[in-house]
Amino acid sequence: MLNRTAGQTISDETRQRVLQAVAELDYRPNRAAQGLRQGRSATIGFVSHDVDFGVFAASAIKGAHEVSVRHGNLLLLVNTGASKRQAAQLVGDLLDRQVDALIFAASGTKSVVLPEGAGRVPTILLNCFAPDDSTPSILPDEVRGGREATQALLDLGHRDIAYLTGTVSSWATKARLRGFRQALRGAGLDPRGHTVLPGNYHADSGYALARKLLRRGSLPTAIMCGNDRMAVGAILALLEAGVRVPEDVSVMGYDDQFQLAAEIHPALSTVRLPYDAMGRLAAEQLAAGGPAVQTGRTLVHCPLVMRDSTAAPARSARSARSARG
Amino acid sequence: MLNRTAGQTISDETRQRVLQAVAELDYRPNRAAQGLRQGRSATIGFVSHDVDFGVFAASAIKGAHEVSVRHGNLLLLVNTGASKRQAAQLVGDLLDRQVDALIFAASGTKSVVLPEGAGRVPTILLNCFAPDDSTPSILPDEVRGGREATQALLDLGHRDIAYLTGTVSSWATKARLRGFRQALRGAGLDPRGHTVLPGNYHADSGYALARKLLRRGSLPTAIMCGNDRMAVGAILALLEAGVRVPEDVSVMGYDDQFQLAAEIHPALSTVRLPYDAMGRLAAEQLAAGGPAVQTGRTLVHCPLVMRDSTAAPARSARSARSARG
DNA sequence: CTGAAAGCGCTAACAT
DNA sequence: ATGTTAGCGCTTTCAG
Repeated sequence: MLNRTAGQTISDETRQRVLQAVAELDYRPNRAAQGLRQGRSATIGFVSHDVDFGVFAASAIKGAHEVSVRHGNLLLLVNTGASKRQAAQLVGDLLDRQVDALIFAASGTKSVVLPEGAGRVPTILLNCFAPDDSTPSILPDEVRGGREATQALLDLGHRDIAYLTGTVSSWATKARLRGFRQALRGAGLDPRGHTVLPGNYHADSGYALARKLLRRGSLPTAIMCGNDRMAVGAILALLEAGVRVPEDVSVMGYDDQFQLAAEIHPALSTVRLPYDAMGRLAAEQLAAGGPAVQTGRTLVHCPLVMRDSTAAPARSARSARSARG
Repeated sequence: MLNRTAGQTISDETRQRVLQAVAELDYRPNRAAQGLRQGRSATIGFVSHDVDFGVFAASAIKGAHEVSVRHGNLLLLVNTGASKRQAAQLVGDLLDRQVDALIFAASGTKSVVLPEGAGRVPTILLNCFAPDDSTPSILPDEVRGGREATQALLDLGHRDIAYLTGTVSSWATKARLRGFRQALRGAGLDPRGHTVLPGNYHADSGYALARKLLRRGSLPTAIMCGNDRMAVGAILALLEAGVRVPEDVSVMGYDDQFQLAAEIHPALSTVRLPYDAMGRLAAEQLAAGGPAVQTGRTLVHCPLVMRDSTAAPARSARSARSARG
């Protein structure tokens, strides 16, 4: 009666009596028992497959949590420390606790093989994908992100853009770099004429790479960075050398990192990695009864966020002209 | 038998048969049913009482998760968005799911009143405390942290130290400031002679405050910041003005923020906010059967981490002398 | 030492 | 319209 089964009737009087008793005893149904009976726990397993969950796992969790709660589900959280063995173990623990579904998230987009048994409940991969795409996955559209960031710089009038990349072996780096080259080519420029320096996503690699650029004598008018942390590192190096951002050179980040990109001076122009939206999407599909139709990869747009670290190039007469025109 | 009840005996032959069946059917006990029967779910509720969980909640969760798993428990995670109503609701949801214990965590140390019902299971407050200290809580020792950071600067030879604070109304800010003044007084200095500028923990407030310092004409030899983000903001302002860190002025952060403090250039000297250790401690106490003996507040040490953003002051003859002596 | 049975708290199906 | 019952998967107790 408390669950209002359809097609059931009950007299008003009885209902009142029950409701009053509920209030008086302050009765709360035992959801474990309920779950046992109904075969669903109203609980979703969230696996963070990473050494430690950083800012990104946190946003994804927040997004997933938000919509899960709205659907009456709670998140059973687990962190694998990026270990395959731990992943298998913990997914088992989750399954034993009868989770209704699984979100398997990695930070640092990559290919993962799901621990066996995971297939026994609806599963969605977040920021990672199965080698054969047999499990539906949600991924950021990094190629487009890289392209649009580059395009924004191009539109500002920049023609000489350097790219300080993140870890080159990573999926995200490759994708963003591809977008970079696409945009360049689209503007009739030869990507090979543009400096690409390999970094590793850490702030200090942005610093080191920017110094390398500085040492060469001639700076590009704009610098794309593997992520916001590298952008901060690069800005530090630039400032230290007396180079102004964005007056002398524009800097573009990536991630729109929480409590960093918007707060730094100058506020970073960047591309937003929509982990919260991705988490929300995953939880939504799961709440709608599993990733029914969903197969393969779902690409989520990474919106460009223009702030103060980018501007039209000032030095080159040519770009200044085209910026004005 | 699978649980090896003490005082039970079983024949070797039967044991083998059972074990084999388990292996063949790849049987996994249903922990929901187990929990129903035994009255414990092997699940701990983790409440993040904050708008969104940032880096700190993440470390606390990681720490708590780590030791929980070691004890066979999993974390049921919930985020209240800092809303009292949501907190009450979600704690209810957690309790309905029969969590064995509760960790109630806030980022931004503050006083909280626990939603009623929370008292029905062992509960520990993380980074927050009850107004009357009726619930045991785990807090960072901010006074000591502020004091030791200041002392480190003093030991380096600094005598003119400015403090760019975090949000002044916050518990942490007040505590760190108290430590700052204690250290100053301990060195025979008058705190009133030292500049204290109120900020808000955001990177841009560090930037703005440092500029204010710059505009005054005479810089202190060292700057303490409310946190690492403010320190980064301050460094940005300093560099922009041609002031070198740490050659011209030392900068001290607070938090030892993941992927920031150690990676920035210069690497930040700071005080580590041990959220992971605090999470571990909470989970440990809970696993040991509730915060039995534990009452009132447990203060966790915030270790000083000296890196490259601090050095002996160079300009003042007096401080240079005492540094050498 | 092994097997059977009761019951954790709940809900769905069925009698009344 | 209300009351009763069986059983979700497990553990504990009690007979055999």
